[in-house]
Amino acid sequence: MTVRLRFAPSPTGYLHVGGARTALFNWLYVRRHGGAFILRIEDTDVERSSADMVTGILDSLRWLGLDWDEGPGVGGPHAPYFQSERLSKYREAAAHLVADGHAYHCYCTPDELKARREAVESTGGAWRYDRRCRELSADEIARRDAAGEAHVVRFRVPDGETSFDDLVHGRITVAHDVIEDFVLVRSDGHPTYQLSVVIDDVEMEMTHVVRGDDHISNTPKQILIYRALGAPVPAFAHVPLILGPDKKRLSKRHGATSVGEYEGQGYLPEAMVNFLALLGWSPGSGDQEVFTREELVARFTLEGISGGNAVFNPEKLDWFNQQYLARMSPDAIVARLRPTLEAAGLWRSDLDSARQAWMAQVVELVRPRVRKLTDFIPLLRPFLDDEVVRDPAAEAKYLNAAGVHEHLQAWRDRLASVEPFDAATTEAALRALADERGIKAGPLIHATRVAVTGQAVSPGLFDVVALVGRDRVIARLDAALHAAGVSRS
RNA sequence: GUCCCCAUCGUCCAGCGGUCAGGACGCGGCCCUUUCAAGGCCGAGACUCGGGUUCGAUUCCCGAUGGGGACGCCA
Repeated sequence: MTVRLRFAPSPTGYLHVGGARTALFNWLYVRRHGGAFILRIEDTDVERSSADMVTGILDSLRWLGLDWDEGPGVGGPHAPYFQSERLSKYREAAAHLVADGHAYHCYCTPDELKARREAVESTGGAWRYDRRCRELSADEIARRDAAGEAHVVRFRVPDGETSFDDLVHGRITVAHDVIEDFVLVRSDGHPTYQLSVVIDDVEMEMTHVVRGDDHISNTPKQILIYRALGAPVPAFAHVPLILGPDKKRLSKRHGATSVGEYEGQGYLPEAMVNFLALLGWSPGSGDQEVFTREELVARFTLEGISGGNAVFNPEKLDWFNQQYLARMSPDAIVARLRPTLEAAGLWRSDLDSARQAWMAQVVELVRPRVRKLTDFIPLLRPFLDDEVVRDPAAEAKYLNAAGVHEHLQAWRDRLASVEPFDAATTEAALRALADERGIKAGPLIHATRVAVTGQAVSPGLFDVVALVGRDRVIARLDAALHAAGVSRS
């Protein structure tokens, strides 16, 4: 039997890292076993759902490379894949459950329920629906329906207990007396999550349900529905939640939580996938941490998911991103960088054509100093912009240090004739000049760095000088000397 | 409050009765060095507690404690 798993987000917000990891685990399992990955949009809550959020979630999933075999955009044998377009199925199923005695109409209003709940809780008791409408006579039901009284449909929870073998937690048993007669259909006719999720998972022939830990307590309720329907129960795997540094459920106040934000900050999707895969999951033995997508697919097992919640560690994400950047070809990095450079106004049309080789060298040079794509911007600026803006503090400390101007002027003149103008030769020239003048090379190097890059820190100076090129280096030295009030010799 | 889940370095994991308790991120030091990174080497750092079971428990069982989740006409 081929496995069928699904990711079923509710479009009430962007795809957050927790959802992304759940989707990833589903996807990895499907790709590992050659099954089908279904994407279903759970938008039965009309109030909170929006089409924009659907688009955003789909974009994030695509960015991560988690492609689906059935669902929005690709269709499939069980279309539609939006719950809002499947309402009649739920209504029909609910009617059957009522007819079979597995569910019943409840006429209690929200206000009445609230009052009764508060009364019970004020005495310290635990409230569960008091089943007031559970045994209404057929006559009374007919009368109240005829009178047009609003009602919900509640599931008739039987006595006993329900157990299931969770693929990450093992056997979980829940006594039915802690489960209330939950609502299947709201008074406006819309199904609740409990109903729609089961109906769709049955109809879409899901073999496994891999979802967040927060659904563990829903599972017995849903199994009860499967049984009432006479439908086969899928295997369940509940993956632990992702927490913030304070061990609280990851949320906005912990910083970036949506996949889109990470994309915008310059993270690579492959790094995000690798990081998320290893957050709460382990391939078992071995010290390997960096895995290609194919390796993850080949090694993924649900049993490898740990039972406890995991704290999100942004530093490690950074490290993964750096690892991927280090393994990529400079040309590939330039391609990924293009939108970022364009946004910063630093893209030049010849960077991937006439100056491709040069650009590759520049990227190679700054790469070890970068963790995210956006980190490239300040480092690349001295190479891509003709003018540099000097950092005042760096200027004061190195460029205007005592006695530096005179040496810098001589160095500028020496550079004009150095041949070839490469890192090794310019370095030899600077050191020779320093020797001749009886000074240390350091101050001259630092002053040159500030003049050429505007910054106190940069990659190896002579590599920078060689790649910025003779004309621009000399122009920047002149500009720096001029700004310092040194007249041209 | 009730029910459920979880428990190894600060964090993420390995361990599945006998290990010097291993790796990674982060942190500290050294090397390299013109700065900053990167890289190499070294280091600090954990089995929550109490009972059992056993020749022997980090590992199995029970309890406590701690953390998390769920208790909606949200999903």
